[in-house]
Amino acid sequence: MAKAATLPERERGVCCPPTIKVRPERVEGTTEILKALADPTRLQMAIALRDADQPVCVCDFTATFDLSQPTVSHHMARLREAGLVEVTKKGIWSFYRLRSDLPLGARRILEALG
Amino acid sequence: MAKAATLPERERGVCCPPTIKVRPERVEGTTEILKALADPTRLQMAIALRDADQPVCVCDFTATFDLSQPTVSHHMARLREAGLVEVTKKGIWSFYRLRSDLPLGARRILEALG
DNA sequence: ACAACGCATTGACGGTTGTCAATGGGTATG
DNA sequence: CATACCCATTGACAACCGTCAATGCGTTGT
Repeated sequence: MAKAATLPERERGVCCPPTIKVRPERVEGTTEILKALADPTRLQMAIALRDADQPVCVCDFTATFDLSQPTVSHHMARLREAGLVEVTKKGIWSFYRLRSDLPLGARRILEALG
Repeated sequence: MAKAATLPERERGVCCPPTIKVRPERVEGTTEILKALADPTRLQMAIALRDADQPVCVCDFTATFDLSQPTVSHHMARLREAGLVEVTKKGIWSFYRLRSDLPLGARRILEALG
């Protein structure tokens, strides 16, 4: 991550396209994860799930954030569609936790947060 | 990041709001960074800048991505407004690089990508 | 002076997003 | 059965986002 202090010498009309080393499919996947986390509510939900030692039920999030229940449910659905969390129903409650088979890339991003 | 396999026992009408340990201001800042990175083009731009050993000029990105020049300029502006990159003008060219005084949180997220 | 280049800004457009009210379905309790 | 609770889905709406065409401005070369 070191940067040269000097600026490159350039010639008019000649550009130097940087090499994109990330595979396109990976770009798309990473973007989806970032979009799922790029919301204050979902970010806090994801961090809470990451740090929780037990699955968290939806009513807890509804009690935590000043949002309507459908909105909380909507955010959980987005985290689920992004492949970040999984849900287990027990009685009336829905318990969420981070997916156990979380890809390494997703795990690294989650651990970089907070 | 370990999860208990068993689900908590719950009682109707009683919720257990998880403790949010992240400071609200930090949530907002992190969200802004994630929103800035949650686009395929900007993600690749940021990774390219992170891995570049020299500042990259805008025309290089314009040549790399199949997007109009205003769109590329717009994306660079968003990365700049998020505090991720800084620009130095030299002659006709604008060279971008990661901000030298990047906060630790932003740096950790960037290094978790790709 | 004039033309060419690099880049930012503006305006406009369709698509996406965050939010809520209303509704419905499933599960436990009286 | 009836009620209360938990949760997901739908529909609607304003706000935001990604993109391009057009324009403007500063710099360089002829």
